[in-house]
Amino acid sequence: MKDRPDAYDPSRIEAQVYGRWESDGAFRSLPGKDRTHFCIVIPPPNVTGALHMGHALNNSLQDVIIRYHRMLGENTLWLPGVDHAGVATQSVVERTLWEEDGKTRYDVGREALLERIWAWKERFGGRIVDQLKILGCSCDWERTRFTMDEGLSKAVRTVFVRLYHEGLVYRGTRLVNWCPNHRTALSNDELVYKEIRGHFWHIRYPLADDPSRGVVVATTRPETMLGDTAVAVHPRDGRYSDIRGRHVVLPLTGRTIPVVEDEILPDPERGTGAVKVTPGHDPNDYACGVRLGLPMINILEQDGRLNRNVPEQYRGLDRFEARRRVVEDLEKQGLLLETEDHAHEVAHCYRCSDVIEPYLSDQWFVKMQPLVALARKAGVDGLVRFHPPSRLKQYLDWLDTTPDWCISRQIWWGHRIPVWYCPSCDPSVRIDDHGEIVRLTEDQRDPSAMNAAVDPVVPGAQDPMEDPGACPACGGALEQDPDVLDTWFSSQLWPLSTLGWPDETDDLAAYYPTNVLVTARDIIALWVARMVMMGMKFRGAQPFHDVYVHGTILDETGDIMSKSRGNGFDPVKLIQGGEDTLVDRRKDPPEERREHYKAYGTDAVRYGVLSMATAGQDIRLVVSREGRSDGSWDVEVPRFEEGRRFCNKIWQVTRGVVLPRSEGMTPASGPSPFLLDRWMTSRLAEGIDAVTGHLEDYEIGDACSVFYHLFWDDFCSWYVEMAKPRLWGDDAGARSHAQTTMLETLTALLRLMHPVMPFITESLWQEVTALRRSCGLEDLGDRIITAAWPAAGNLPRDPEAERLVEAVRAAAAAVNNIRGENPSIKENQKLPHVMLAAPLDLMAGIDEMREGFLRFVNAATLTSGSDLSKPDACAAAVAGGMDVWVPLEGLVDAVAEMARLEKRIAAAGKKLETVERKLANDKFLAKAPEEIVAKERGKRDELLQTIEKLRASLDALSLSPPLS
RNA sequence: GGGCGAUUAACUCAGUGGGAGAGUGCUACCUUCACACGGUAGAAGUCGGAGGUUCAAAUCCUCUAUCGCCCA
Repeated sequence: MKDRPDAYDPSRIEAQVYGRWESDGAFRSLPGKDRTHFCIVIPPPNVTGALHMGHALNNSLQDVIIRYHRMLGENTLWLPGVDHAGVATQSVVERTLWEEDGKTRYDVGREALLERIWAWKERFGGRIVDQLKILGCSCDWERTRFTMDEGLSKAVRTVFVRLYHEGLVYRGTRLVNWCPNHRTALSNDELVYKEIRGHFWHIRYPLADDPSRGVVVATTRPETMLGDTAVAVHPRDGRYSDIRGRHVVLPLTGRTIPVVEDEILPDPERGTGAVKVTPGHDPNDYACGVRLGLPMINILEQDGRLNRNVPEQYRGLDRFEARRRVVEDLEKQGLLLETEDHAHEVAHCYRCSDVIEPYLSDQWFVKMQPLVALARKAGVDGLVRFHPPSRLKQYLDWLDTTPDWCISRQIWWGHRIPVWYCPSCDPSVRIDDHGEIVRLTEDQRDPSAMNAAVDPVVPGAQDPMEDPGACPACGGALEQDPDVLDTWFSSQLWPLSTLGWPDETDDLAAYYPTNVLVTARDIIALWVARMVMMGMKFRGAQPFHDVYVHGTILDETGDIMSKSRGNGFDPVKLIQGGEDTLVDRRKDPPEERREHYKAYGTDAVRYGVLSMATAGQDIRLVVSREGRSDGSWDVEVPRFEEGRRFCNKIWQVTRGVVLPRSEGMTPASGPSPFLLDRWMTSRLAEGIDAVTGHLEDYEIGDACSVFYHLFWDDFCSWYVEMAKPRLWGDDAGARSHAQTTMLETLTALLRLMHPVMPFITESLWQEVTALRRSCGLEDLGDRIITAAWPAAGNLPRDPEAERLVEAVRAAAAAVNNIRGENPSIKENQKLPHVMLAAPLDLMAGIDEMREGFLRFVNAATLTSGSDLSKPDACAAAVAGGMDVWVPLEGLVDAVAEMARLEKRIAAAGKKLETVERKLANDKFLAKAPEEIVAKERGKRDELLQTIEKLRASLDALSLSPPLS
């Protein structure tokens, strides 16, 4: 095995480079008056979270944008932070409490649990921040915010209090989405719908005054019948004209309930046309109940067991056990007519996957309609622009359909609702057996106690942070509302609160509105829309001008990649290498899998995902797994492999050619007379413009592809190869021009690539900039991270140089094609002679690159001229506007060359056919634009000429005597 | 049920009206002084299907199939 000490090893530079940036304060941004401000606020990851590929994509994109703007010289702030993630974090800590101490949150109480969560946060909450640093993120870490910080909590409280006093926050008994496992309400956005294969049970409710007759209803949740308060039929449904207004006996309970008419709930076309009405446990039935003034019965405890409102034999049973028992009992009584298989979508908790129950409870809500109007206008008027623009529709759709937002959560971790009650005056609360305050639903309140409604005590809008002292009525002690706010209530303030709002800070004045928000699709509604509402409402300005919506990371089969499914991986492990154990939950039963990763390095991983980031499309990341004999797996990601090879290429050409060949150079003065140099400079100018344009338009993948090909194909494969004779040659002037062009080009390319590949470019910059300094070239600064973005403006475009150099390049490719397709010419065999018959205007290019050309095609001599005559026995091609001849003496068998020529002639013939067909079409000639027709004619002439020449070569070979 | 997106080479994807592209993989050859994490060449696609608009369609329109995501 060959020793390769010089290969690129990211592990040797990355931490060191990052450390230097940090100690330089390169990420730091403070408001100032001298420069344009550019700001991005990070979508705060959950404090419990660990970095996954979605984060890696999201944050790499932000880092690219931030680094680009920093290099443009703007005062650039990427403001980082973490979200307290109410339910998720409390769940994690409650689990450890149970595992370590065997206690529940009720055993330890509110204060102790909160202490424990804070301790957990201090210890583990910084993990994701460390991972973002490994990813290279250039956030201003000194500004790292947490949604429960003092300042951010002040923003939360201010907004709640102001909305309350405006009547946009209200309290009410409503049907909410209840997670029995977490014992809290959830908003619509926290639900996950999953298909469940259940049943439709058809149940007969006998008429009270004529038990021989009955009404048949169907349900997927038979246990809820215990809370039925009516049966509804459609007023125009003739089948029920004689029983409306009569009563049925509700089986198992003996209660009698009315048969009512409703125009909305029952559908005469479906089933029997009669439906049971359970206002306490179904949203549609709830609406019906409100319409008709039906009683509402709650049959569930908070933990999902049945309560005292059901017959004794069902009390205390879990809802699913109760379902079995109810079905069993109905069957025994002959009231279960049919059990039909039925697949339907059921809401589950996004966090614990428990089945969500519609549940009547007393909650706090935000009235959305006035806020929606603000956000809608900002979207429609273009104050907030979506990229791609099609995402605006998703935003508007959500705004138009979103119901009032339930913001109270019955957990302890979060911003406590700033509302106080007097337990002795206020009938809407009571102190329970544990001494905790509880809010009561309307039906739980004691109507005899006090009939006058008592307003809760809420701080004044002028001084929202002031806790109220005593009950204004009785002077007694007040109790604060037990609930906390939905985490999104604080997240929606993120762009405001992280910049200091509600205080009028310099930060707020300088950085707000921020420039762009980078986020995934699935979060547009609940987060983006709410931030716009709050920005418009409380600051009168949108929180960001642009929203860049990127795709989702999928696995090789198109499933969303996530570690919990077992189809994801830890990006840090693929950067640094190592092992991990995953549980593949897509398999049944779940399968444990030990995986080994090689170290790709940050730049390779970033390039891998960023080069695929196009127009919000999802990114399918193929992972190849190869089994080892011990049952574990070697995992490779081909996209990262590509990035790694690219890094090595950059490393090799910089440290293997550019730097050593530039050692001790004297910079050339004035523009280079060499076509090759002018070609390179011109190509570079085009590349700079293209990359810049793509970055401005958030087309990161396109930017990657431009600099990849510019660097590899144009710079490494052509420029450096062609310049080598001068670089190694004796002509000091020629050498100096090559050195200068090469170094200037690399200097620009490194900067172009820096936003995507920050580590390798910064590391090489140290050597490049030192060299530039030592030889007197313009000093561009110590750090690439703060170096100026390359400008194409002062680089001359040179179409003539491009034409001449590309012609030589095409001729060289033609020679290599002859070599490649003639199996008798060995790859390492030197061709004795190559001839280029070219018009006079191409000679300058050929002459200048003569040596490089010979090296490139591995040939001994090159003859060129406009008046060469073609040898009889030669391989021939037409390329770059010239004839390319390789005399065959001693080289080949003519048969292979004849086959090659025939193939080329056939290919050209096929193209000619389509061109001829167009030119034979009168309508084409009449209607197509002039330049298109001219182009087709030119194409035809060129093809005809090529075919003619190739055919002549073919004839010459077939006439000539066999070659030895 | 409603909305959005995808369907292009073996795989993953670019390509929004005028000569089908990239990366990987594959085949053959090559370690010559940056790089075998490399070089050179090659093979490989009726652009999901049908219809339409147009002188001209992968690209625009309609229908349709399959898959995915979001919402209900």
